[in-house]
Amino acid sequence: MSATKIRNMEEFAAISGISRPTVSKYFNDPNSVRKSTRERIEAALEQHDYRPNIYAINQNRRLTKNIGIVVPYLADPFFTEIARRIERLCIEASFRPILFSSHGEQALEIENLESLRSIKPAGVLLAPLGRASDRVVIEEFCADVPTVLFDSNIEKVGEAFVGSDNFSFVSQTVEYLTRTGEPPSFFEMRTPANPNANKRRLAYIQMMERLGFDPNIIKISGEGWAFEEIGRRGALKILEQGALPTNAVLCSNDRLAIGFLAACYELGIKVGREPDCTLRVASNDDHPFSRFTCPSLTTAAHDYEAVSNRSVETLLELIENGGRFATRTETLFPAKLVLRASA
Amino acid sequence: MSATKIRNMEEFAAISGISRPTVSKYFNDPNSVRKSTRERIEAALEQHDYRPNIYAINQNRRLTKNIGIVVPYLADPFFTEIARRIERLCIEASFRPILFSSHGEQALEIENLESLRSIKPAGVLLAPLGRASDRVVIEEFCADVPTVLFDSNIEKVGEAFVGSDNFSFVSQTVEYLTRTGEPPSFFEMRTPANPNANKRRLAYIQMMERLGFDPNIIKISGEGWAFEEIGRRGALKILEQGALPTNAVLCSNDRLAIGFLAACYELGIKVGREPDCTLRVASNDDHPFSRFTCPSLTTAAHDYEAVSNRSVETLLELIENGGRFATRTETLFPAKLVLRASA
DNA sequence: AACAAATTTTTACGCGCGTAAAATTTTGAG
DNA sequence: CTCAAAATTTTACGCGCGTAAAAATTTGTT
Repeated sequence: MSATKIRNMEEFAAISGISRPTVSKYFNDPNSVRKSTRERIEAALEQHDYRPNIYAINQNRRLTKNIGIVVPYLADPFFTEIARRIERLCIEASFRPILFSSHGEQALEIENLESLRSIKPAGVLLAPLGRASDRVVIEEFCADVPTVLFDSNIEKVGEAFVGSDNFSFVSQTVEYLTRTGEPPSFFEMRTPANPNANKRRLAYIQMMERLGFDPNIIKISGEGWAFEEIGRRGALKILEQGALPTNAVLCSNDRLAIGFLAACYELGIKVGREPDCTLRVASNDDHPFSRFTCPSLTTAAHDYEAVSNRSVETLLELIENGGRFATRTETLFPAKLVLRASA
Repeated sequence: MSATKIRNMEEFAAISGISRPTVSKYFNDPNSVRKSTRERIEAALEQHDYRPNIYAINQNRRLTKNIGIVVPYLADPFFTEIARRIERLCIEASFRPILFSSHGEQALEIENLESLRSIKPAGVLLAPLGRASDRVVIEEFCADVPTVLFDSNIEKVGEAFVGSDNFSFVSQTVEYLTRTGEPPSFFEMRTPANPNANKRRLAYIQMMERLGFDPNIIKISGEGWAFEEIGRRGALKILEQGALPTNAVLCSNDRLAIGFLAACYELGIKVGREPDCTLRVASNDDHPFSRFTCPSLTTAAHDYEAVSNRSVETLLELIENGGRFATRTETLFPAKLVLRASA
């Protein structure tokens, strides 16, 4: 590329020998101009690498090419992984993804939505905080901005929801534990941050009853998003007072399970399916780190690919469709059981 | 707030009874207008909640209020943690942070820098990929955009660097291991992604020689950013063939150590300082998860707060200073040794 | 009360591009 | 070569706000 620096589209149009409106048309859709014109523009582009001013572009457009992505807690590698996939898919669809994390705080979630409003995005993929969310704020946001919820549902809010089927998670882990040993207790936070936790508890109860066992739920205390530490402390307490009524435990999610396993290790309790083990621990999510726990964690895996693909597909469809769907759809993907050493 | 929707600053100015240029001045700096005027504007603001169009604002401004944050790999909770802190500090300084992850790929790092260019940020905090970075591209970027490097240094690039003092990390872990037992081997990737790894190796060699021991470096193969899996496979290989020459191991970073500990567990090797343990493992970083490994990981901790604070401080100073410093400074913060169960 | 300083208002222009409408050129079919 | 269709160019205006300069007003001081 040459050293000549182009200030605006006017100059670039002059250099490439094409009128500015046609150049403008090219940048909005290269296929909307004649092939010979396109080639001339692209030749000039290689010489001078000009890019239209993004602020000027968006000022006069109803909908920008921005897609907002909001996750509740980016320090959770589950969300990092989903966000990574979603970002890539947006870029491939020639949109500009912008990532926000609410860091577990209601105030930040609200702030993120306000920031998004001012960016005038074509659409938003929102994984809400859950219990900590301000429902009214989110409703108002969704009324103004085409939004697809993912991971964590809020009933009737947003144009669609894409997530995982919690019943599929729990039914598989409960069934597996029961079939290969004894029925598990269910280990969870007393006041879960996320609605998925509630669905998992209900699924556990339903599965246990279906199999003819009494449900046994262990609720531990703790607030916030430091699930590992909450799980560890909760497990230490339960295990130290010998309050565990079963020899198998199903944790509501992998991050709690990571803490649970740490507690077992500290107390010298051997976890796994080997003969010398006294406890089996399974969980749900297939968190990126669950491969490296000690022992490695048996868990029901999210279909990361399906969830992220469908989320983006749905949003693009929504954008195509002018921002509204006739009916709100909820898409749930089943889990895949991943057998490792812990159960 | 009332239902009347304001389209632009003109309308809002009319409603609040103030001229548009004065309103504009208010939004750029509320303290630049008379108190009575400020109060009238803020009263109107509560009634009608108007926000200036962000694209129109930035079109005519030399420097926007945007701050770009680029990290090499957001799935690494170390970077998530740093990013979270930096974001917060930027918001407190009334800037708009925008987070990008290069996901370990050179192409994405370049793309991120291009995106940042088009956003015309006031400044950028960049943690480069390291070995995988295109030095020329980053140099050119830094020449155009006021940039502070953090975490991973590139010599002479950017207006300043803020990071951790690798020698401080390794000297403390080596000294501790040696003092309380035997000198460690050093466990690292053959071709590390990050220049910090090289500094840590050199520090290890230097410390060992200073203490009068022969350095012993174990280099394992593997590419990419899946450090845990690379560490696990490497450790399995070494341990299975009994090629470990010492009873203490210092891992270059915590993510490798997480894999190393997983391998030890799989092989039934007891790690720690208890009498029945045959191996001690320490590491560097204090990764957010190193608290939950089995056994919990003894490690040299980054001063997360100091690094993020100083990074933002330095960038704000740079912005104040018009985007250039007379001399390029490099600030390194020492590590704090965190003793846990693994060594 | 008078006056200089500080602040606000008025007026006016420009940023870089989207986009509509009319005029012109190019393309492709016959 | 002719002509209609398609694509492009010309022309012109607007988006929402920053900002400069000059005029008018308010403020604080003596």
